[in-house]
Amino acid sequence: MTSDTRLSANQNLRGKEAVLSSAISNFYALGFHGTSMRDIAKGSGMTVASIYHHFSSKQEILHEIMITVMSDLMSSTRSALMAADSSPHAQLQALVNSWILFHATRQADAFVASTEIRSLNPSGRKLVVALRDEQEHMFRDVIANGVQDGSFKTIYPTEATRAVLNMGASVASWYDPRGSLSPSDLASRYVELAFGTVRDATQVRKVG
Amino acid sequence: MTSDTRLSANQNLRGKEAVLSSAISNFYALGFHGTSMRDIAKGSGMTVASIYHHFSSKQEILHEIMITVMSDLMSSTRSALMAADSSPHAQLQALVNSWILFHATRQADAFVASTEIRSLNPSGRKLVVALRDEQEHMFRDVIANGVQDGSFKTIYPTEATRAVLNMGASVASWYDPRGSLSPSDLASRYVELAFGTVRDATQVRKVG
DNA sequence: AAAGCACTCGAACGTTCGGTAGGTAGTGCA
DNA sequence: TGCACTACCTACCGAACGTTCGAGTGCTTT
Repeated sequence: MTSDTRLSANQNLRGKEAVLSSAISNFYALGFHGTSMRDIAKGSGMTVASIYHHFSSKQEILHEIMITVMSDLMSSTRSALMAADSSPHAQLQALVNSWILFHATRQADAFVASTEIRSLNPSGRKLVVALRDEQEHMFRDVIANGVQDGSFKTIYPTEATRAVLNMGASVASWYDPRGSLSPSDLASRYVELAFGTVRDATQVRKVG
Repeated sequence: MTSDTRLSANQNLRGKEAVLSSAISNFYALGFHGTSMRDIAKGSGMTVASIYHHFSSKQEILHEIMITVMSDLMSSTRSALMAADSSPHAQLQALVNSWILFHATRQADAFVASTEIRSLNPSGRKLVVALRDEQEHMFRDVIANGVQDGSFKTIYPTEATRAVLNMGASVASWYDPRGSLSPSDLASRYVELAFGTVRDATQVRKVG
């Protein structure tokens, strides 16, 4: 531990990575507009002028963070999906599980990525929104398949998709890693909640 | 329509209400830190100095918005709950229905209230967080009652509560009132989704 | 040894920020 | 008529903002 423990940026990083790490911690706590270049500099152990050697603007820092995080999230969920067997049940389970793991273990990253889209300038926003839509499609397709083959009974697959995505995303804003629930425990609970929204009846024993 | 259609603040309001309306539109679009007093002034049809006749600081504007919106939300859900009959099923239905109606019809208000808690100073935040916790308790109690009397089957009532609250809150960020789904249609779909997360089995006909 | 490059810095730039001082116009009331 | 009060204004303040500049410093390549 260093003597000056400000925010939670990793003080041991150098150069670009130190800037990104500090920026994420600050954006997480104060938001993009609430964070100054001086804040980012302080957390990264360099001066403001030095940051401009690595990035051309504050916007570019945000842009790089957004693209990186959204891409990571996408490839996490995609590889979980490819590792799962082909039943809609197994696929939704894999998707939700990796979705929650990501949001519980990379809270700041995920929170910033979902919150600060509006702070991007139009061109950056277009790119990031496209990534987000692609991500949503991944979930929607699995749920649609499940409805088609009878695995899922929901008559509102669009809303169910959004509900699953959003309840999972919110994990990033309230999950406390010091609590008693590990990320993977939490993930398995959310898998059950997700099955509930698509009315997968696997665990329901009796009906009124 | 006025010639200068900037943002969506109601240009016909006067005084304090004009300020609040402009502030909400701006906070919704740009966030608290992304909005300047000059932005708020422009949308309210007065000068920056005049705003300070009604409010002592930018913080106070945010504070008043947060308290007002959270209180409205609380009293909406509370009166829906009191109008419902005493079964957990009917109570959860009433709660979720009013929750969604609020988030779909007062999107900017609800979005700002849920997003800008971190922009409040510590004393304001404490008050608002207390209101939010009280709101969460309302949902949690209904779900806990349902679990106890056997209406609901979930073994994760805490997570289910949070899921219901968060999936509903997210409505404020994506719902498009110009779309084909009316707020009350949307609300009834979310009622079904909510029952899914607590495993209320009313509509499930068959089990594997 | 020299040149090039990656990286960092202190000091400043012009602009915008939240907020203020002091004034004017209109209203209600003694 | 005169005073108090509300509502708003023009003009301005010091501080903080994102960004730039020119000058190092030290490692590689020639």
